[in-house]
Amino acid sequence: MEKDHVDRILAQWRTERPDLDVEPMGLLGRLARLATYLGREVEKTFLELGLTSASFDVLAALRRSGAPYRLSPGDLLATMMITSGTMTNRVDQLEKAGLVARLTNPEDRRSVLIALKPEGFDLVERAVTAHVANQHRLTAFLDLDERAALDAILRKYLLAFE
Amino acid sequence: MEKDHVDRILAQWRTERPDLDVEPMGLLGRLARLATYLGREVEKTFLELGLTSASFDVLAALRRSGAPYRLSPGDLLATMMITSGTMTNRVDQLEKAGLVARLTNPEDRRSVLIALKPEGFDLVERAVTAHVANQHRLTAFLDLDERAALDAILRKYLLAFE
DNA sequence: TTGAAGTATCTCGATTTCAAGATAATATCA
DNA sequence: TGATATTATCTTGAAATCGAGATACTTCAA
Repeated sequence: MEKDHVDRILAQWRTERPDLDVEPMGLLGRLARLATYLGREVEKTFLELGLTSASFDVLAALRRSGAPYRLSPGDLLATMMITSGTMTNRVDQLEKAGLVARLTNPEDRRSVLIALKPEGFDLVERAVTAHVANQHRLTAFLDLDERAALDAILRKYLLAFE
Repeated sequence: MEKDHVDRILAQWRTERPDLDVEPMGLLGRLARLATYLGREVEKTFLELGLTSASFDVLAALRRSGAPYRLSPGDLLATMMITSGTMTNRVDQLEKAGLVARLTNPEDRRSVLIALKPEGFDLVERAVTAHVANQHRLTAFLDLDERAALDAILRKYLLAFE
């Protein structure tokens, strides 16, 4: 088995701290590093369209919610692992860019509806097409059976947290 | 198979954009979410010791490098996925906290040696012990064979990027 | 009806990170 | 030797995020 960056870290710990069983550090370290690499690759695709992963996430949540492409900040928050202050900032940016609009919610005036504007719709249509193509490229490093096995294990693991 | 958060996203896309094959989004979405959850759990352990993952990473790299526990910023950078400006900031914080010291490198005056002080050594000893125990807890959500399979696939996947 | 509790969003200040470029020292080689 | 390229670190300004708390509206119950 070819040694990777994480193997070298584990070997150092085993020399310096032989009292510790550092096995789990291998799995968790690889997961973290891989997520970072993949995240950067994903980001590149959005950058070409003038978006970021953060802004895409918001536009995508609106788009896939279906017509009339309107959700409250709270609805949007529920699908993302960010705070309400971060969502306010993201919507501010998208509003400034003319991609979404804040509408008053007639049914609850504490609330607000974030509406995808036609410009935002068109952009996210192109972005998601490019993004999915990029995701195909990024998962092609694994064979079909490896992807299936990985996905099944990740699903189980994720269930421990959600 | 129990439905998770990512399944709901995929179902929405399949309705709204049936032209797209969104399979890879499941795997990549789960990986990203899981990495975020795990990262937050890891962070908690460090917080109890007055550290962050960021500061621990630097102290840990120095500790596991072995005596005399000195590395240049460049050496440290090589093991972490951050920029040089970020490293300068991290070392500044650790220096201010009295955990490391910047020494001039007699062999190359462009360079600097970051030295682990006794206070930093003691702290990182306690931190890595707690961190590894926490990592055992966090990997125990999977069975032994699942951990082995996951680690093997992650290793292969990571090799595509390093 | 009214006061208290709950909910939805936004504000504020601090922190972390990055990209680009500045600074200073060393290496290369004509 | 001297000019140029390379290397190592730091500086700067901008951006994203967070936690805590403020604000405004709604719900509930007496």
